[in-house]
Amino acid sequence: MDKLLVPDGRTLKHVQVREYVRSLVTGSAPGSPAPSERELVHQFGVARMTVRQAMDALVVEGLLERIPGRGTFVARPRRAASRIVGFTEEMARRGLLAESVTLLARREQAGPGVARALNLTEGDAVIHWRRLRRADGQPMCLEDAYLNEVLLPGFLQSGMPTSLYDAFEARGLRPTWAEDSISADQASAEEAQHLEVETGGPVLRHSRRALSGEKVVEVSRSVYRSDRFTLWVQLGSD
Amino acid sequence: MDKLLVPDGRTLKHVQVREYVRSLVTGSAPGSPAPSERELVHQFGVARMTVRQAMDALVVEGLLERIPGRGTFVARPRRAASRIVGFTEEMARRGLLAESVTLLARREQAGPGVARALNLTEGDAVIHWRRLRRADGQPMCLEDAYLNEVLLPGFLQSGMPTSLYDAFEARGLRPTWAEDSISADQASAEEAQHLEVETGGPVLRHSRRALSGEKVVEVSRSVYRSDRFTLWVQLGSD
DNA sequence: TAGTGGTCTAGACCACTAT
DNA sequence: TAGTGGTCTAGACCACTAG
Repeated sequence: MDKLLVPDGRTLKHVQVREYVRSLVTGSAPGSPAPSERELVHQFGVARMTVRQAMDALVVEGLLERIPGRGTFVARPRRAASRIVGFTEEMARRGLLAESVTLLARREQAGPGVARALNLTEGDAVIHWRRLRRADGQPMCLEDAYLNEVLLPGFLQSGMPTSLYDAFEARGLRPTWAEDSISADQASAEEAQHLEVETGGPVLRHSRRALSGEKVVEVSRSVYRSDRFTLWVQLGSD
Repeated sequence: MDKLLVPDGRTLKHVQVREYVRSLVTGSAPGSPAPSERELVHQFGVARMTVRQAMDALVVEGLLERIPGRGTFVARPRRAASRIVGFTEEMARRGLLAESVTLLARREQAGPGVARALNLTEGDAVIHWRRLRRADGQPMCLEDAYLNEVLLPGFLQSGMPTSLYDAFEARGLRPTWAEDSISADQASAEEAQHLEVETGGPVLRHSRRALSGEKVVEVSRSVYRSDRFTLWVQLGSD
């Protein structure tokens, strides 16, 4: 819709009107009136259908709400399901500082499970990244991430970022879809050592397959200390 | 948009066109062409803007996709985040039969926590329903649900349903929004007895606050056997 | 009664795609 | 070159809301 079909300097009229109205109403309280359609027709000297096209977009976006016979008003913001975030942002939400210690970061050949999950062929190159993740200095989680090397060229060489999700963002690969599985279990001896808990103590296992559009960008398995971590999920939308 | 502003027998033209096109393309493979706009203009004898209004609705819905210069095509179905379902449907997804034994079902006065979660005042009447939930005959989960009695008049008297979510559905209270928290823990002695596991064994705790529009319809705490249950969540949308 | 959004017309020109 | 969707015009009548 927003693609430039008119590559000259001029801005589409319905876009002008749309952005003008958006600037007027952003920050306004829900229920505040937006300009009427005929008012905008006079202000911009355009046809009413053009104004309606502009307003339609804002209504679909959930910014405005039309009430026949009354007018157009700022809508109550829609609730939206949980955004897909990584450990760093998840901790930041809790007011905690995320830190990581890389335990392993190397190129591997994809095994059958990882290959299927990443939509690759067995033996293809994948990045395996294992980290102990801390929150405010305390061990929180042990994470094994498998990444498609083709999507992250030079990733291992260019120095690892703190936040994998920031790296996705920088490459235009922000996850838009995630399939998570969550279960309770007992810590293995190795997990217990890293997490500084008793072997056999309760842990939360969290697996994720994250996609950006059609591309699988992350397959990971994480194990969290159950005494420090509760997962929050919001589902649905208005 | 679909409200009847024309209460006489006639159907809005853009609705006629929209439903005609919908009937044509439902079942078609993604990428199949839809009729062109000018073709529909001739078929229905309407203005092009009317056809565009019809098609716009289907595009917003995600059923169609426009490609400038080429035409309008059936879109790849959008992925949608997890629907909000209860235990019965959650088990059905796994091919398991859900059964329940009611351990407690009574009217109570809301304590401070439940009152806040249900958007009520402390002391208001709530329904407290505790069930042992089985899947294919095996203990799976122990659930405490708190419900707003005002939204479910006669619920306790009229015989309890198998599925709470079916009861919501029947009253037009299908949950559209859920706030879940998930954690790992160890079974208490009482929980262990009901679930037939060792005291201190690993369990998954799942709390939910479910809303239908603005109304809080359910507040619940469930504890699952970790050896039989893994939670699946899909997040995001195309 | 005046104003609002909802529907609808009968055209027009544009940029883009495919042949 | 023919066809497609994208933009835009300058009106019209309708049902509904509010003063």
